[in-house]
Amino acid sequence: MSTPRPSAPTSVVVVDDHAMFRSGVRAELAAVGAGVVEVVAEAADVDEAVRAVAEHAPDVVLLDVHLPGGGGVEVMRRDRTGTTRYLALSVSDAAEDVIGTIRGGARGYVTKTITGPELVDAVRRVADGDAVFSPRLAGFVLDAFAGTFAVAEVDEDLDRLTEREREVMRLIARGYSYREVAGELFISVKTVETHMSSVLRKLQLSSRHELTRWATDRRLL
Amino acid sequence: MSTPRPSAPTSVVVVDDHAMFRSGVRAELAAVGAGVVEVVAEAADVDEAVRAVAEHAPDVVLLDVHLPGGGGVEVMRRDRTGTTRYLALSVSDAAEDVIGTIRGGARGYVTKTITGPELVDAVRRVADGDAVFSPRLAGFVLDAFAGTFAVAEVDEDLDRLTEREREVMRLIARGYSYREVAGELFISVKTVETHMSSVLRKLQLSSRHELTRWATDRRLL
DNA sequence: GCCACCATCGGGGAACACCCTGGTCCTCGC
DNA sequence: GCGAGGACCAGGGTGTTCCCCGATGGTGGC
Repeated sequence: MSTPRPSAPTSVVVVDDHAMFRSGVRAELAAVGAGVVEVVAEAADVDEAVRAVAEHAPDVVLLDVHLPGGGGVEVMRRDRTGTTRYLALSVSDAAEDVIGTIRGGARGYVTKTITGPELVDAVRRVADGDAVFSPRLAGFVLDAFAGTFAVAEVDEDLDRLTEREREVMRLIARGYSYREVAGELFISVKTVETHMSSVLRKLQLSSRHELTRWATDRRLL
Repeated sequence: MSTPRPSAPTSVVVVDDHAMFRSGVRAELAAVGAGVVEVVAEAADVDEAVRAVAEHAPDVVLLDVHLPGGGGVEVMRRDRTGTTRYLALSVSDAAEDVIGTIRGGARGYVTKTITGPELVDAVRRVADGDAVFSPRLAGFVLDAFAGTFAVAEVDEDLDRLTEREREVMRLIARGYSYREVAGELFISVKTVETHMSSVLRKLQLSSRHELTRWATDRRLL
């Protein structure tokens, strides 16, 4: 499943604002992951974390999501190593935390209910480039990625368009010219212009380019 | 890591257009996963698959990506069970296949180089709601989600643009008019036209609308 | 019957997008 | 030094976009 690493252990920086939790992680990784993972530094806030990452360029950072100084995302944003991988380690299983952290670049997200052996395994897998999630959280990420939601909130604006206006709007947003739309819908170019005029007015847009962006933002293509 | 399931085995539908491969999967799952996973049906194309899923409402569908009748994505699109989870099983490790399939709603994606025991484990984990990827593929999904990539593979086309052309291109793709680009870059509208002409020629596009789509496809915005 | 709304179509015009030709200035490599 | 190519600019042309004005016919409510 993953390549063995007999020689160099995986270097880890532990970032969390609770000292007690950091020692717990350190102790568990030492007990269970001896020779496999090695904690090279700890950090309690964003600035400390950024410095520690820059200094040690660790294989993996165990990153608390709710962190003083900007949150875990800020640490990833200021990472200039290009090689370090991030595994979020959080008490929160809220969808916005999970998704926000993944968007920020984390390669995995596990909750603090994780056991020592599982954590060692997760660190090793993240270091190998694998993605690791607590079972309950994987769904959030994939659902968000599949764009399964983000549908309900659109209709306030879109509702005000008539059927025909929506057809024209979709084609225009895809990059069709007025003439092409006219050919596609078997109507005259002038009619297309009229519909587009209504669409732009109703959506309070001023050009087809804005319409394109509006539509892509709403995943209507 | 995952909840034990002593009683009901995980029901599986195997979808692949190669009969030989289907029997291979069936044999492996029977040998290694006896009592844990159970193949309840097979299908060789999209229509068969949709019928099989509707009839058996399996826990997991092992889904070939390149499938006659619309591809694996089409099967998921026509799924009305709401409970079945999909694990893509493909020879392809191309980023567009992986990402397209995940966008379509699959909860995992493994290549056909997988071994029997690994497949049983993958099926079980997908049934538990976990996400399963071949190590090499996990990166694609997270990178795409984080918007980090679309850098490596683009350059064949993008490289041929000069620095200045790329600047102009980015602004145009965002919906700026020629005049606005000219103002932004402190050059004349005519120069913008010249650059855009080169951009469209080099990218083999014919209008700014196509350029917008080209750029959004590549996440250059 | 009338009014509101929709789909359809037209003329005309201002601004914009796109293409072509042709030009200057600069840098870089041979 | 000379050709190649990039950044810059211009004139002039064609088609597109977007707006203004107008019109007809259909549908549905009151």
